[in-house]
Amino acid sequence: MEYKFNEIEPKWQSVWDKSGLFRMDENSDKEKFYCLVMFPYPSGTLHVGHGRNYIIGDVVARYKIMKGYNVLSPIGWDAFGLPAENAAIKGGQHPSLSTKNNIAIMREQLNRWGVGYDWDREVTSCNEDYYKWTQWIFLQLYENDLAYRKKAPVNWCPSCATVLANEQVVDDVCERCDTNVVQRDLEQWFFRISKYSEILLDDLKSLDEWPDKVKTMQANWIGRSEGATINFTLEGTDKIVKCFTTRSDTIYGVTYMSLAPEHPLIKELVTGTDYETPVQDFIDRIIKQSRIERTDEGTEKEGIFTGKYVINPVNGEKCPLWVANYALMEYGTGAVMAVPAHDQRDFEFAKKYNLPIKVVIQPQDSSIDPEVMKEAYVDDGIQVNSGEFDGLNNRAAIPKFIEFFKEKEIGDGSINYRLRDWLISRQRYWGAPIPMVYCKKCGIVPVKEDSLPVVLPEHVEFKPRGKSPLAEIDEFVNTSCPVCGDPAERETDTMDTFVDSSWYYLRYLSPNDDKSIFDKEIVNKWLPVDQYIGGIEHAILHLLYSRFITKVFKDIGLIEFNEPFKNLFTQGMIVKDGNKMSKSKGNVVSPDELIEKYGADTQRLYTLFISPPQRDAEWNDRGVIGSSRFLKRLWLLVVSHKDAIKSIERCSIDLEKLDGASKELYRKTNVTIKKVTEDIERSWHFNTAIAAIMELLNVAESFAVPVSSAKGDGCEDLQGFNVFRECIESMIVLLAPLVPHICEELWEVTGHNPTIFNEEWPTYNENAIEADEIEIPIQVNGKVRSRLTVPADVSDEELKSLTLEDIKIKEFLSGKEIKKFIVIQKKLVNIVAK
RNA sequence: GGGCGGGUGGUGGAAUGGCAGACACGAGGGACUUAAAAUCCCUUGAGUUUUAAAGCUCGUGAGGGUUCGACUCCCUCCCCGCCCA
Repeated sequence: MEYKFNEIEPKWQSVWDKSGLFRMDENSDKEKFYCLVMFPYPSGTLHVGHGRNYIIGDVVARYKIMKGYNVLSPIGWDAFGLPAENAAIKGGQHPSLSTKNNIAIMREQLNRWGVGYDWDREVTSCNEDYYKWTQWIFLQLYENDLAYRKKAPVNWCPSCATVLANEQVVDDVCERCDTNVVQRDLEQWFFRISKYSEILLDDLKSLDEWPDKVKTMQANWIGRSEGATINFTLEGTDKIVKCFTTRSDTIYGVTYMSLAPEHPLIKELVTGTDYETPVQDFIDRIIKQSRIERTDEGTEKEGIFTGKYVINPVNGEKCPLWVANYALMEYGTGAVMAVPAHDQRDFEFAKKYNLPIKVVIQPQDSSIDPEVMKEAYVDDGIQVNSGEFDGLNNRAAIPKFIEFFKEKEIGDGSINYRLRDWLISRQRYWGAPIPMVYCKKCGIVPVKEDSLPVVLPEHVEFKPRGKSPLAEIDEFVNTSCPVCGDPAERETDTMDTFVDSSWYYLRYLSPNDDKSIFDKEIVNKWLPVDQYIGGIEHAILHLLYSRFITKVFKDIGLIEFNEPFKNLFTQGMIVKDGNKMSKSKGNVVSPDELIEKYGADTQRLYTLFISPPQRDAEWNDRGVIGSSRFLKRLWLLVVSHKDAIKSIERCSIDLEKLDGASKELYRKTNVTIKKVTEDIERSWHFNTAIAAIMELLNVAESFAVPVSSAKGDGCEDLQGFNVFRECIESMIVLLAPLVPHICEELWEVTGHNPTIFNEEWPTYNENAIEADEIEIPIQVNGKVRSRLTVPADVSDEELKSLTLEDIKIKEFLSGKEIKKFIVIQKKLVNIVAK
């Protein structure tokens, strides 16, 4: 009987499909387990690198099914997005058509991998019945003052005449035409995620099963900093310039102030003065530079004087007001109190423009002099030139300064977040239209809930003209005002696809509900997701946006939980020749040929064996051979004993009656069950679990199976055969989540009823795990000099005397004095001698 | 520049204070075969002593430290990757 994977695999795929193995049972009283993989963008064909995500997800789902859980493992498509639209612009198919085709291809690929899902719950974000609810979410946010419109700079490609998303801008140039991207101001829609900064940060603490790395990345992205907002008065006026600082302790060291070039105050200050033209020229030039260029430490600090001064509120000193390239509007208030003595960027700036440097913090055991300083002193020290604060440690002084600002009413403690509001407008076609209407009489008006969805029109001109393609379609744009009924115009921007993906995991619970976004009761029962699996590239945006939407839903009473994903697993990338697999690099490995040549199970096994799944790993085509050989050997061993396995009488195994080889096989079987279970539970270490099963197969193959005599009444042989059978059965069951097709087939071939996924996960016999005799390495001064084979339960004293009797050890110890005798139970002996 | 990973044979990796290199790939040798493929068996970190059996020395990016004992813990430094600036 040959291992015909190309017959076995489709057979079982169809069995699972028909029997509904992955169909979640809403009425089951088993404990629930929600296993979720990040839904894919339907880009066309999947390569083996993508496979890792789905294979891991499938193994987790199958393992949990065997562990007795009621498992939900759904799939869907993040189907709106730029690549499909870009393809259409180049003259390809309409996005809806190419997306549909790609989904069909990918669905088939997932199937061929043997990856199982509850397909009845499939969601597709570009379908009307899905984006209707994406639009509904927009309306909820709008009603709760969490969606608003304002002018904001966007990336603009002058050559393509279009707006680009950040991810389309690579190193400041357009990824399509390599033209330098510029910033343009447009009216845009935002979600007020900044309102949730604090809770998004705080609740990270509750996510103990998330990788620390991801939590750190999110915390850095939110970027909380504690400090103070201080009011500087514009000289000769009562106008106040607020500035945020984390270094209140340096307030006496301020020698100038710099404003971000975008700061709204500047125009007012310079208009009509001699400074107007040069300042405007400077701003025009700087604004063209990218963020990276402006803030890189290597970049030359540049600025220009505005001709105005501000008054330092603590000492009344007059400080010149500058515009500087390194001041950013997004940070704090866009105004920076500059302390050249204690901030490196301010220091460089002051040196360049000959601005004064004033030291207000001195190191403990030395002294710094502004005349000879080569760089800013940024470390801690003792306050000097700081009025009543002199002599204090600067760290200790910070809260005292803030107290002082409050008393004098010149400032207050404040917290600044780096997290900006979420810009969700896209001047693009292939996304969910923003459901808003502009009425001359009523202003900006939301579309009524019962008239959702605002349908994305089918026929458009894709060529970009600087506006959303929707703006060109009169039938779309022209509508009537939902309030007064007068003619009005629709919003023509569509939503960022991160909005689509921020809630899909909720829709899986009631994908066909046309009355509400989801069934509250079921969602509250099934969420949070027990295991979320995906790439580290989504560590910040997708996960943060999903957390935000979850918190909004909680606040508006839609759901009862705080966080969407209880446990997160981020798998590493599979690379080829040191690079990420991509069509442009030409290093893509297709699963199709591999499946044809070796079968899906071989590819699954290799993908899981290649490295611990959270780590990046190098794909090696030759390496697949090893997995293929293993499965063939397993097949051969099982099939060649199938009749005996089916027919020979079963008896319970009595540890006492086992002889050397069968006892060892029994021990190894139990050790393997323990090891595999622990490795899987230990954040999915499939690679070592597989290695353990390979070891077991090696032992099982060399076990002389007592088949013939077992048929008789020789009790010991019967025991031996039962040990062998238990070993085989355990291997098949342990491997089932990893390589499901071959295991189902072998399970059936050996006389069991399908499906193997009805079997319980094996348990091990604790008594069988320990060997009778163990080998103990004996070290002298940390070097192994001999080995002793001793009973496992040997006492320290016995071991000590056995060691001292050992000939080799005696030799090494001759003429030396034993200083110390260390016995580590069941592990090793070390003698320290001189 | 900051944060987080990581650095172990020819390769992927194993070992989280106790025999470094499990398991697998590759390579070399052998068996089977007219031959090839497939399969099976043996060898495989480097150096070195010995006719051999069997040993010895070195070895986990570099250097230092803690410890009876360090891939593992601590300090300093170098290199690679990712994210942020």
